Amino acid sequence: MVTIKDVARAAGVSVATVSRVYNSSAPVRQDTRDRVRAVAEQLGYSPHGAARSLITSRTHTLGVLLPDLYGEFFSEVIRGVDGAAQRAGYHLLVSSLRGESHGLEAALRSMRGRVDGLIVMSPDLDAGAAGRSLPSGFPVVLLNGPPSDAAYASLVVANAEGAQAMVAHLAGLGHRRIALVGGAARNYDAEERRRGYRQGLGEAGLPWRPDYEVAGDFSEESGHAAALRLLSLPEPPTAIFAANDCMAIGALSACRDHGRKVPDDVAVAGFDDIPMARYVDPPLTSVHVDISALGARATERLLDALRAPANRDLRRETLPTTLVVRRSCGALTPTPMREIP
Amino acid sequence: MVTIKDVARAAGVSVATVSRVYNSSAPVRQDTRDRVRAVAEQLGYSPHGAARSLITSRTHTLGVLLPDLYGEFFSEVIRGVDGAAQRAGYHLLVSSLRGESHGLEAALRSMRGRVDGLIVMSPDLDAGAAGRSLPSGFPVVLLNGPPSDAAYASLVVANAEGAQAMVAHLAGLGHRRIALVGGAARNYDAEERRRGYRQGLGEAGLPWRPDYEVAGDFSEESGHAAALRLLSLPEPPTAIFAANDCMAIGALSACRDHGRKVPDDVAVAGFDDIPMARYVDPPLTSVHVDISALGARATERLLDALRAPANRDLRRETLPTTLVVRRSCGALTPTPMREIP
DNA sequence: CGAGCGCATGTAATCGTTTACATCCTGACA
DNA sequence: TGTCAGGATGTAAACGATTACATGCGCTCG
Repeated sequence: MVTIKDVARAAGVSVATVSRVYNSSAPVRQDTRDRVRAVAEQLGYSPHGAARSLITSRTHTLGVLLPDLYGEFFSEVIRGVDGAAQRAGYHLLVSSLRGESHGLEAALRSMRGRVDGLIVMSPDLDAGAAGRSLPSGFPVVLLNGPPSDAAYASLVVANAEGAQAMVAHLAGLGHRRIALVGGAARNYDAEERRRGYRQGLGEAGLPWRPDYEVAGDFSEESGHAAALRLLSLPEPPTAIFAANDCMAIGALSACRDHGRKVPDDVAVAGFDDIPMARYVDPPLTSVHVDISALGARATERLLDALRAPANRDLRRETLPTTLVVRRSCGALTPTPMREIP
Repeated sequence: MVTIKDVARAAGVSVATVSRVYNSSAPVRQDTRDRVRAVAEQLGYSPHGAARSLITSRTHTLGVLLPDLYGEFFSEVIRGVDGAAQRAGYHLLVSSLRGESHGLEAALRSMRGRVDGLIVMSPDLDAGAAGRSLPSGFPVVLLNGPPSDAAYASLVVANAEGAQAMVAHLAGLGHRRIALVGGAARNYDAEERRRGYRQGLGEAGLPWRPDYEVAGDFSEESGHAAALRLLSLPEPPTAIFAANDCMAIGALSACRDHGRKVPDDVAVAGFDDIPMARYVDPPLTSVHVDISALGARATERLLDALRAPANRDLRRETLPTTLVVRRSCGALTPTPMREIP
């Protein structure tokens, strides 16, 4: 491996000069600069990241900790983060937790000295304790986490507001029996969406019924099963609102299996508006969340914190959601028109 | 930041002893070992990665270079890689190329000294030149790349064989007018799948027709547009085979828009078998590729190369694909409950 | 013409580890 | 009792960069 010394020797200068050429940290005469560059090029030199970060204590790397790497949601988050990081010349150290509870602490530890800051997505409600394993004052941005006492910058999507808007929309279409397929247990997003659902019912003057709130775990299978249970009730709902799109898609196939037409017999709606949502049949009404923007915004806040460690911005920022109405809720009917009052 | 020195001082030992406790590189008496561990724990010490890798010249990090981070395909690859890497105690430095052609070289350079090895996914046909920017003998595993003269370990999926099997299946169902929606231009996977398609036609004794081969770019939009074009032909195909699932899903919605029933009027099939494939309506017949296994296998080969740099295994390995028949091709008629998962 | 300034460059300390080598100590054995 | 083996520990030199400080040189200006 060719080092800065090799380049210095070959170019007939000192290592300091080579370093200065690469960092523009001090003026270097044009001709020496050219000579160094040429020699470096020819030798195939590029500075050694570890050595660099040892002395500068900057790694130019951001850590990204995700609960899992499954599905479009996470690939979108990473995409957003990667874009913003790349623009700023930062690398990404990605890791998933895969359910290990002590994993968060272990992962945080093993990243020490490897990253300048962290983006942590921990929707798990009791993950707050994890913060202790990183030095206080370490730049961190929390994604979709519960409001914690710990003083971290955090970013959440407007879960409750989105869910509430969806219920209002369904109620506005005349639905009076609106059911919820809930998200994973002990998941902050899931709880907030449920809260929004209940609040929406209240504002529409609809009663909350325990049998209309069934549990899911964000997977298609669970959405399928939950919808089947709802449709088999003595008084089945006329609208099914799933806490994410995967479950909504599961619900759609459950409706088919159960012989119910969507949206004629029953309306279905989801949450997240993943790219696939518009391609299922019927296209899925959902609450749009700009996931990659979420990742990008988190990255920007982290980079801000790195640039100006002094004035730390620890606010909790909420990303708005928007209602996307497609055919699955019956608001827009296909060519054979069928009005809903 | 607490360093090894602080721990050594607080525990009343030398830095060497602390280091030995952490690396088990030499025997340390049980009681000193315990004392060091306790002190370290209490001080919140964990070894500094950069310093460590500077002296050992091992980073315990793998670089993953992907053309883009969009869609389920890439999230699955990363998931597979992450799983295998985590099991071996390795970190992941992920980066996308986002289309910059010189990006590959730049990315490779900027990863020097930060990773022990690389997994590079470069389906671009003329990316072969990139190899020059990394020191020869550097451990690399190529994913889904064209067979290159460069001596790299590589991994591909059985694109041509899968496509051929799909065409054979469709022909076996009686289809004689089978069209292809091709993948992105200058993409190796796309070319191989096209080759398999043509070969399949030949073996089934069907003529190759230029108007039945329309270009796409792997996106839903392009699949939608391509299918519309096919359906508007004077003699439209009875089966549409898209070079990936996203385009197939686009084709499904195009068929709906065009008033053609799938699979009664036209059969549709895809490639990749992404998780969503079984949830669209009708469920999509596809060529199954175990994408996360692809990532995991690539990682294992890379780790092998790291463990035994001497006997380098530079073979080109092909991952088999399997045909997954669902309703969209008409092989399984209505009875909706009876799908192949 | 000499003082002094500032540009270009070199020298060497430093970052936090690992590890070869040196040292010390304890106990077994002749 | 002296020797020696070998386990436990310490000392200090790397690793490859950055950077404060020192140095040398050509100018300008009083």
